[in-house]
Amino acid sequence: MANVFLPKGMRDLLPQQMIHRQRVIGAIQQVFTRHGFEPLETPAMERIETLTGKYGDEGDKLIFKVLSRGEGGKEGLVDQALRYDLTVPLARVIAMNPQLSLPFKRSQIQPVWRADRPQKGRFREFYQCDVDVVGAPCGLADAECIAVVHDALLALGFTDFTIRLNHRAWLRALAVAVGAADREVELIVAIDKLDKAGREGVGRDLLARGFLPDQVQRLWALLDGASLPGAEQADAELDRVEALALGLGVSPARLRRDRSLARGLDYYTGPVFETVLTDGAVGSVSGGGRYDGLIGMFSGRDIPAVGVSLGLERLLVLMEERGMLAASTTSTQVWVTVFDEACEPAALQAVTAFRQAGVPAEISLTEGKLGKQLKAADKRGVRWVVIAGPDEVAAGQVKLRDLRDGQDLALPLADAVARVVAGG
RNA sequence: GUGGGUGUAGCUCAGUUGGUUAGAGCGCCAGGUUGUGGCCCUGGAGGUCAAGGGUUCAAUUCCCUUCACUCACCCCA
Repeated sequence: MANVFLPKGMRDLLPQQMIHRQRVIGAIQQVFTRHGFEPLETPAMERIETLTGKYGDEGDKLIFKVLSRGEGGKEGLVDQALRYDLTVPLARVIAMNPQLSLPFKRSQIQPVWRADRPQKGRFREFYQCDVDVVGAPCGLADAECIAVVHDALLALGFTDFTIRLNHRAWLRALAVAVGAADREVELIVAIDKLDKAGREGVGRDLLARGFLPDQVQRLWALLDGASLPGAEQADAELDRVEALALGLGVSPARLRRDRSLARGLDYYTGPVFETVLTDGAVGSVSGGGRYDGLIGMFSGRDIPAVGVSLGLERLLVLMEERGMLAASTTSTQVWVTVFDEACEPAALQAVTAFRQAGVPAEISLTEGKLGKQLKAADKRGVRWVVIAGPDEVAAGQVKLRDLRDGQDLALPLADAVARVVAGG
């Protein structure tokens, strides 16, 4: 074994994996484009002060910091960091580019980094696929984000998933009503675990944290639907977002109001959403929400915004586990063998003809027995093989073999190309 | 940051109650078949048994430490 290692939680993506990734990314990008989102890229690094203070205490700890100009190791000087998500960089871009006309819809598919401890479906370097709408108030923009996630998951072949929907203001009102306005985040984090721990576990946890039994009882009552003062607007907004999302084609069965959904990031202010697969367990595959205050932190002028992020790595882990990825791991459709040196010109002519016709084609790069060349094509998963030996050259033809069924056809090169273009 | 688990061939794993040449399947390479892939047969390459230290006549095996990987918690995509 080579005596070299990768940084923890980071991976090489070999061709076999890259082909799957590119297909999945392509499918997601296509849905983003279909919904009218325009592409954006931002640098891997941001200045540290751009990132800190946006994600909450837990999040800030996970920011991957970079030494000042790559130097200053002894002093531990840090003035830059790898981006933690794609939302904060977008907010920075908006603040720096007032010429962009609003509402601005952007998509962004790039890696982000977190100094987290890796586990299943969690890495230190991973791709997020984001869409955000900047400059539109709560309502249709939020519904669009939900619809995009819904449609993207369908495009990838997922059908059993639930988009959970809640409102940050509702949670804030809840904290006030329970008499814990100053401990909103703590309360939110606790009730977020209702799914796993149930009321018994969460109740015990809250009591251990110093909440009073009265407060816990009040909490259950409110979660059960007791009227919550100060939450009227939040509920009205959710009603509207939900109705609009359904209007955009989101399946009612896949959209669920869920008062225990919290979302830890500090910058959310309005509706928040998260997607979980109903039959899987790698955490959420998407998360997002409205963050009307974030851009103002950079520009001093509040601009409303809402966005959502799809977790590419988790989707890929699940798709692989479930055999949802296409079997083929090569894009090459035609493999041209080289019979011998005398026949090489015919092989060159053949591979060029396929390429010019837009068909991905390879030519054997190493000499060897014909059998070896066929075997190489087979291992690569290429469907078509072209053989141009002395007999074929003399007849002005090539032999085209379909490795799927082993059928040979001798025909002029142009006809072989036409046949492959037509899909056999 | 907290707590478990696992490190033997490229991969998945046997095995060694401490003993001389560490095994299998798959994969890889070559040949059987110098104009033909998959199936079959034959042969071959490939291991400091994660690293370092300790106990012992002897350690891949027992003990300690470190490292790596992994699962869960926290949090999150």
